[in-house]
Amino acid sequence: MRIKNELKKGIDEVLRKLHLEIPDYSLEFAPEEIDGDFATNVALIAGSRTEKLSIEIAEGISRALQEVEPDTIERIEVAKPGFINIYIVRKRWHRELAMILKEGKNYGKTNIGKGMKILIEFVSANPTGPLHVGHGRGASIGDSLANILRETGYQVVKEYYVNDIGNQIDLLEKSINIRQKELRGEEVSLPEGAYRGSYVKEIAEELESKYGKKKSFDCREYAVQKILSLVRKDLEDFGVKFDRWFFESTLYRKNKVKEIIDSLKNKDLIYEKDGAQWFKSSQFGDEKDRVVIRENKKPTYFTSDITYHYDKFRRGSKKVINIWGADHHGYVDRIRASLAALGISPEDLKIILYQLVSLRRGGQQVSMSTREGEFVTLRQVMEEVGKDASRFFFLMRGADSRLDFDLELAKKQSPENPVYYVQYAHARICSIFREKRKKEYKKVSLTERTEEEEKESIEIIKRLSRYPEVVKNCAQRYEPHHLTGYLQDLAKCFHHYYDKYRVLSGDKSATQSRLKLVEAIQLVISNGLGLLGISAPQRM
RNA sequence: GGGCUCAUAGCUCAACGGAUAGAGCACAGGGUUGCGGACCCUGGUGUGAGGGUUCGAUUCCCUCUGAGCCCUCCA
Repeated sequence: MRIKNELKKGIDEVLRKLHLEIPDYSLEFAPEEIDGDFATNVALIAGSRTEKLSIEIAEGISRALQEVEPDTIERIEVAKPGFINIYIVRKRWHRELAMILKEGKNYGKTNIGKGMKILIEFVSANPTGPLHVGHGRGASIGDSLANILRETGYQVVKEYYVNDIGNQIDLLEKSINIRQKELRGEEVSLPEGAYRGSYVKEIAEELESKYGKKKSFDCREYAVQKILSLVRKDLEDFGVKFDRWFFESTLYRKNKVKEIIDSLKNKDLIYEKDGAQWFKSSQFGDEKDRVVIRENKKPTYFTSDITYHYDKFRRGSKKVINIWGADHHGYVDRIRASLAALGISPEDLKIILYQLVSLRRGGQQVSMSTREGEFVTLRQVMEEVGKDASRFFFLMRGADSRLDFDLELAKKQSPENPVYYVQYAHARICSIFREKRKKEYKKVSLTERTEEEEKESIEIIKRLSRYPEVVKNCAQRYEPHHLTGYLQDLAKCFHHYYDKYRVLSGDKSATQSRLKLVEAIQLVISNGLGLLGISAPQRM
């Protein structure tokens, strides 16, 4: 990272000297087939903008760069179309390793966010039943992303939006009431769409035993609080803690919804049709106008949502991130439209849509609807495959690819699950240090560092030095899954190294440098897993 | 019918417009007088189809095919 910044500066200086202006060139770690350290396409871009050949420009830049950075650059080669491959002096990599160790837990932190306020809202499942697997995906992505954004210098608030009013709550109440009647021995039948889960019966039983036929309690309030406490517990056990639980009902209590409607009316963006009030969202890129006040005078869910999103920005967030299941995608345009109408730049709202998780149990598709009785909860998955494995699993793939979660398979694969592979690397390193403390470890003789080992060590240091950039990349692209891939790769390098070279050996200086290397690996794995909300165990 | 998303190895998935497209699983073989064998090594197949943009495309644009989802005065 530091080396890269240094090189970047060097290249910029060279470009100035050569009177070239190339703002958007790339400087990358060289691909593995090339044995250089860094590669840049700056000459290729320059070539496409002038008459000169890229190769010639590359030669020129190389010569100048070598003069500017003699202490860092070992040599430079120009390759085929015009790539410049840069080789770094070895000493510089060793210094990098020392700096990684010095930074310790802070290694990976950057300040690209500069304290910018970000509000990230996720899960936000209706309080009408327990969380299911799909929510687990949203929870994993949201929570890790929040960690990553904090690590890169943003000021992040994690929020859960609770839809504690509306038709689905009415339906919940009805479902409970029906179960209560059933408990009193009445003949009942569940209407279409009623909640059928066993928790409905449980709540009905609790209400019956506590209050009986007394009408003094508020069934809705009780049920929502009850279910919410279960949701909270599930999330807590999943390692997810929200900074704020925002209740939809408060928008009405504080009259905020009315304010928004009035504000839109003042802008002449509301009209009446078929007895309802419509918002002219099509003026702001939505495919058609939307109802905000129904014929029965009640606001729609959308109306609450406009108010809620406006409120998020009004509270000072410069950027708002929503994590939604992909089935809500039709909703994106209208929310953006409403923000635009209220004078907020729609680009400041980032909506991450994750494709739904389809569940299988032994080849059989399992229904995911909360309204059907039978569905697999997040808790069940956690109990079957563990918190760490589930989170890693959810974070391994990009949000926009579908996720097939076969419970049988997840269970069966659990020992080979990649998370164990990464955690095992960490535990192994811890074990080395435990062994070292014993002082009586078996000293093995044939173990001086060879040229080959030196080369492989530097390859590992290069990977370690990429870590802050990986985190940064995840933050800028809002994609935590790059980190899981990075950690798997790093763990692989470690296991390979461990297998080949004995760390604790008879050779003191060899032992010293190997210990430094594995300590740095341990540090990066631990920091990285931390951002994913996954534990880095000392023992397994 | 319209819209959103996706299509990469036998399977599940990676790859800021970059060089010879990578991992894991599965399959087959092999490996430790040693700090944890939950490990390591060796095997091979490829971007759904067709155009375009350019030094260069899995990535961007268009057409087609196929899959999932959404098209409520539900949330």
